Amino acid sequence: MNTQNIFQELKWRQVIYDSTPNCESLLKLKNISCYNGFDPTAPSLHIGNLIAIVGLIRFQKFGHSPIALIGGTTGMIGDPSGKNEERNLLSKSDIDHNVEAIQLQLMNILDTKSKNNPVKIINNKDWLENIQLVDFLRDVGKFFSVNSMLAKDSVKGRIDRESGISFTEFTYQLLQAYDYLKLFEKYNCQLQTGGSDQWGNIITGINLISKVLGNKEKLNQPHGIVYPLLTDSSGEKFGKSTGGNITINPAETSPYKFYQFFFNVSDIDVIKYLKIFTNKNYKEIKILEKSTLNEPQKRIAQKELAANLTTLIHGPGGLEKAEGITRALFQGNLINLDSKEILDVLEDSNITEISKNELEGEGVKYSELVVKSKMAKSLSEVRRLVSQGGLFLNDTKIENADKLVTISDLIKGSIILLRRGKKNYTILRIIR
RNA sequence: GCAGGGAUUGGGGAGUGGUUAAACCCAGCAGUCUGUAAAACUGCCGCCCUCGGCUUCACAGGUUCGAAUCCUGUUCCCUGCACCA
Repeated sequence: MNTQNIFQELKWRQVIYDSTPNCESLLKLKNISCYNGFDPTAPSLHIGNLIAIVGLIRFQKFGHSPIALIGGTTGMIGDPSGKNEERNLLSKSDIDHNVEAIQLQLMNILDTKSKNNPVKIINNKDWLENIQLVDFLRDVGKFFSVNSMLAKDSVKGRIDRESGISFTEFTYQLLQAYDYLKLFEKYNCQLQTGGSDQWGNIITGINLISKVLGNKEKLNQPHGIVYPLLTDSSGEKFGKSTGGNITINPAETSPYKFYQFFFNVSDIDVIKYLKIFTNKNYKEIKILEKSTLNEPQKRIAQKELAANLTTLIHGPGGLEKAEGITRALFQGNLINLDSKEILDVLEDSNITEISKNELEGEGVKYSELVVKSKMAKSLSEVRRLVSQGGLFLNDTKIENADKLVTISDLIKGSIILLRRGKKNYTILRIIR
């Protein structure tokens, strides 16, 4: 399959949930500028944002000029889309902090240096921050009919509920529409992308542009494309993993964990994700599809997916680490490595430090070490796990939670390996 | 402001004086099977020194041999009505 234009490309990858009429003909005919917004509601982007990020990269690849818009100011208000409760406002300083962090992340992932069409990273604070209320109401508010604002799903759903919607959030759609207008004016931005919950906001923006600037000729009209909301085969929202969201911040979600998340994607989902997130072409994906069908236990498709995305987010170095840890944990005899190698390989996993004299003499109860390392919340939990055969010390199953751990249990004199279940490891490192 | 209803273990939601650490569902965790998959099945799912003990049912007091369950006060939430606009 040969994709001529970005629209075709997105289509066969099945990431177009909806798009405005004639969007394709526009994208076929010329290179445009397009944007996708990112909310600074958390200190890190997470893999729910991946589809949008990869989207920007694809547009760039096809010669378009993408803009990543950080909602520094809209984040102060809160988008009611997709929420059924009023949100708590984040403090200004939190938002500032988030904006900075997200900006940095985007800069690392996206190509902002390309000569022809670098990705621009912009903050809507630039035009929203100092806006005058009365001016805004006169210049922008006049174009909005409350009637149609009320009809928006995001608003209607909330009005029907008892909790209602605050004026603040109700106003949100004006701001996002205004963003599109500004970007349209400043950068001739003709396409907004987003999750499917953004459809209403995008259309509102398009309408505002046409009202403010009048009808332009076809080639200059604004458009929108929305991506599907991703769910896995069991209907769960994509990206929710046991133990919290998978973020792209290595301090929160280590490259190893990130890699493992994709490594563990089920056979049913993996091909879909490869299409959505990677650059693999039709042929390559066909091959992987066959492999998943015929020799699923090899997990070739999962490995490709994990490797691809880990590299995108954490770079080749991150991938190397992730693969190293994976090898050590799942194929190797970890305890045969020397402690230095183990630490090296497990650099990113959980490490708890304990002092050597705790182990001297009689030693410490295993159960206490487990709690200390946060592998279990309480001693009760440790006992429970032990009775179910789910806890290990240096890869040996523990039968008695109160077993004493002493210096003789140290691997090569310096570390202890704790394991819970099949996949969770923690290292205890001895400090003086 | 008036009247009524409600706050239970992560979420949902039983429970109206004792046999209730509290039904049931979801989520979660571990195990078996396997392929670090899916499904299925088993066990667990307040804390502890676990055939036992301790602390929990918004908060603070009280009644009682005994309370999540009854009374009083407080806080918060909801639903009507009114007031304001």
